[in-house]
Amino acid sequence: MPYPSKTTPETIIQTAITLLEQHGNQALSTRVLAEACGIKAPSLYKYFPDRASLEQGIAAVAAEQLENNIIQACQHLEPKKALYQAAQTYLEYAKNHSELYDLLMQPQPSEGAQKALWNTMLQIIAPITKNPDDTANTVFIWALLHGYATLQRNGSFGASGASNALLVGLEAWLRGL
Amino acid sequence: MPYPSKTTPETIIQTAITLLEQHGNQALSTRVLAEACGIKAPSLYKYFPDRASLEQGIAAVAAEQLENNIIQACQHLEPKKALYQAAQTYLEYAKNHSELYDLLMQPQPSEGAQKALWNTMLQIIAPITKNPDDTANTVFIWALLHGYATLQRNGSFGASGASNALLVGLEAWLRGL
DNA sequence: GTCTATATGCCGATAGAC
DNA sequence: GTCTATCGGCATATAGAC
Repeated sequence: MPYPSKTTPETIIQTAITLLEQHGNQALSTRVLAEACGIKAPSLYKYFPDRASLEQGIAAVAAEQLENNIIQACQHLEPKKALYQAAQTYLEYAKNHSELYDLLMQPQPSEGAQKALWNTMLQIIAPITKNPDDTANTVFIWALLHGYATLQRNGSFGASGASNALLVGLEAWLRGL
Repeated sequence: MPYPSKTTPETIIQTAITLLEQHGNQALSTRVLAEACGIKAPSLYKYFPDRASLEQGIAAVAAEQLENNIIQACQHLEPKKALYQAAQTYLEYAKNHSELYDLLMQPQPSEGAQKALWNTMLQIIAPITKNPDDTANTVFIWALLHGYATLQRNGSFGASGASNALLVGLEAWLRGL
C-alpha cells in the first residue's frame, strides 16, 4: 500500500497477480485481495462488477506477458531455432508463473486471451512449414507444449527429469515434416 | 437408492462418478453425494476419512477405466497402428468423461493412478522405438495427448475442428524417428 | 470512493445419541 | 451404521451511510 494509494483496475490486477502466484487462484478471495490493496472487499466492486471480470483482466495480462516473452526471445532467429526458443520460453513461463498460467488456460477465460496465444504460435510455425495459416501443425505444437507444461507441473513424469524429451521429439517431428 | 440399499465404498464411488460427470467436481459436495447415496453427509465419513481419500478412490477407478480401454483397443495391433488406436481411445475417453479425466489429472491424485497411465503409454511406445524403457518418447506422446485433450475441451482451438491435426503430426513424428 | 453491516449461501468435518 | 445438531469457516455480493 504505497502512500499515493491510488486505486485503479490496473493496480488491483497487479496486486491480484502477486497474490495469485503465491497462493493460487482458489486462495484469492475478495477479502484478501482487498486487504492487500488497502481497501475493504466491497470497494472492489466499484472497479470490477464481479469476480469473473477480474479473472478476465488477469488472464489478459498473463497472455500479453507470455506473448511478449515469446516474440522477444525469437526475434531474428531462423525458423527452426525460433521454434526451439519459443518452446523453451513457453515452458519457462508456465513453470515460473504456474498459477497464472493455470488461470490463463482455464475453460472460460476471455476469448481474446487465448486467441492471442494462438496467433503467436501460428507465427512461429508458419515460417517452418511455409504455410501462412497452418492450423494442423499449430494445433500439434501448442498441444505438445501445453501438455508438457501441465504434466511437468503436476509431477506426472516422476522424479526423472524428462528434460530433453521435448527437444528430442521436436527434432524427430521436424525431420518428418 | 435401490431397495437393497447396501452402502459400500464402491457404491459411493460409483455414485460420485455419476454426479461428477454431470456437474463437475466442484459441485460434488458431501451433502449432495450423501443424498444421492440415500444417506446423510456425516455417514460418508464411516467409509472415507476425508474428501481427499474419496477423490483418490475416484481417480483410481478413472485410471483403471482409461487403462483398460486403451489396452483392449490395441490388442493384437502392430506397433504403429496401436499408437494411432491408443491416441484415439485416449482422446475419446478424455472427451466423453471430461470431468472424470480432469480429476484424474489433478496435481495431487493418488500417485498410483497416474503411474498406471504412464506404464500403459510406455507399453505402446516401446514396440515402436524398440526401447523397453523409452522415457523421452513416452513423455513426448503423453504430453501431446494430454495437451490436445485439454485444449480441445477448453475450446482453445476455435470452431474449426482441428480434428486431423494430431494424426498428421504423429505421422511426421514417426517418419522422423 | 470507501466504509460498516449484512444477506445468503456454501463447505468439510465432529460430537454424541440411537 | 445412521442419525440430528452443530461447529467454524469460507465465499460472492448488496444496501445504504458518510
